[in-house]
Amino acid sequence: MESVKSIPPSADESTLEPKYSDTATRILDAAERLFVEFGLEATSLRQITQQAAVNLAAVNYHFRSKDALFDAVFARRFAPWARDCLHELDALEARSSAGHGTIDVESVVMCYVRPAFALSKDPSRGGALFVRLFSRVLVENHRQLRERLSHDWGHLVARYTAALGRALPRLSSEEVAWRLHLGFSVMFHAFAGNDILKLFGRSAVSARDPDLIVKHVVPFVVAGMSATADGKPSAA
Amino acid sequence: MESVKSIPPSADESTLEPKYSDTATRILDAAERLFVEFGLEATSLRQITQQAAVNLAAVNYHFRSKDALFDAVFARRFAPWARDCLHELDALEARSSAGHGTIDVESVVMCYVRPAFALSKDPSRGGALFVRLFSRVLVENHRQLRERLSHDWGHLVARYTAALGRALPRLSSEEVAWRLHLGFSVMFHAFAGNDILKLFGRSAVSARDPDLIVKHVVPFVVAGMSATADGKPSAA
DNA sequence: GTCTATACCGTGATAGAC
DNA sequence: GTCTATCACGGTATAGAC
Repeated sequence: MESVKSIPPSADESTLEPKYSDTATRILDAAERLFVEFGLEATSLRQITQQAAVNLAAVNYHFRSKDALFDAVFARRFAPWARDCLHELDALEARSSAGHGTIDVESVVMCYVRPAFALSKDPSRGGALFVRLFSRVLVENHRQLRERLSHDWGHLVARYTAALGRALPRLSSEEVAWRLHLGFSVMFHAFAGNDILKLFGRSAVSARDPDLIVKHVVPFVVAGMSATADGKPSAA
Repeated sequence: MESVKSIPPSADESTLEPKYSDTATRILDAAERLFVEFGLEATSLRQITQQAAVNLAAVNYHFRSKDALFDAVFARRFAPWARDCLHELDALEARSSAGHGTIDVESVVMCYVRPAFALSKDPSRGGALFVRLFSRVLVENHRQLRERLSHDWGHLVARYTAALGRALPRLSSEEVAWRLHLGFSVMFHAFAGNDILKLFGRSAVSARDPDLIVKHVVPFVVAGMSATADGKPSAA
């Protein structure tokens, strides 16, 4: 099994991120803390501006609206993480070309798990709380953010699709798409700490521990993605 | 593979559900339609009471608050569905006792898939929209609803846990708990139509089609739950 | 018990002075 | 760029009619 500890360094962010004024940065920092703790609707602009020690109207000046502020908070954390995913895929394809040209399912899975694990462990980039914020975006259906992700990072999904397709050459492209859809669904919600069973007060897992998540989610997803169509797991 | 079409009839609801006055029922119906279409925060009580043709204050009289109204809307649809799940588990254990006393993983999975599939196909009980509403509850962490689910339906999770434990006798109880956690995560979000890849505009699956969901999610989850700890799928 | 009218305070947004 | 004042709308509480 591949190690989870080899994390490629992320690109230098200072040269790529948009520059914010001091007040805008203070707003972003305060908003991130509060959004992550209380959620989008539950945090008011008055709370944010008070914590940031700026005027209420400054939010609507620097960002256009509360929704746009949320998008800015999100994009600031998402971009460097997505670049980590791209680097993983680059490295995987480089290894594949240098070797026999083959890709196995677990390697593709690790191209997502490694950056997600690293992010969960790094509070300076939002940590696990950012992943939870991400999952809120998924079920609420943020129009602006959807367009941004689609425009800026749509090719990232295409890269994962291509890699998984090479790892599962016997499956049709529709089946590969479903495996990717289902696999990412588990991994994403696992790292987000979304625990349905806990809603019933009966969860027996530590769903927020990144090490345990990796330990259990990787074999589950690899087996699920590698399954044959009749429901029986394929031979290794 | 088991058929998805054999759906046991649900219990007679009229004798078990709490009785609402006419105005309360009208509020519930209008609230359900609007919550499902626009979400919880985006629908105002003034919208609801206008559609229901009742006074604004009637909401606070019959239900205590907007949140409590949401809980009532939710509980009305959830209870009959959860009973279907219980009937599935009862039938599974009856079959097991009549046979060799063994349970296979797919049978446990189908005890969730069949009711979820039936619900997705039945608009009169909320349909797929209710499942999406359920997924909102998961990430938003509704306190009241959490307590209700824990109190009223905690034993349902215990039943699934016991069944899966019998299907996977070689795994530790911690491993069984993780398999259940991850498996339910995929199934739940699959039926809820939550599609992360679609956020990036690159989803190649029809994530809202119940027939396709069943077709692809069952082999995936069965293989994932049956995986060995080292990531290789086990032989059938 | 059931329903209604109305007032209260906090919210996001905006116009215009500085 | 920044701030004050103001707006319409949100959920909620209550007094009182029937």
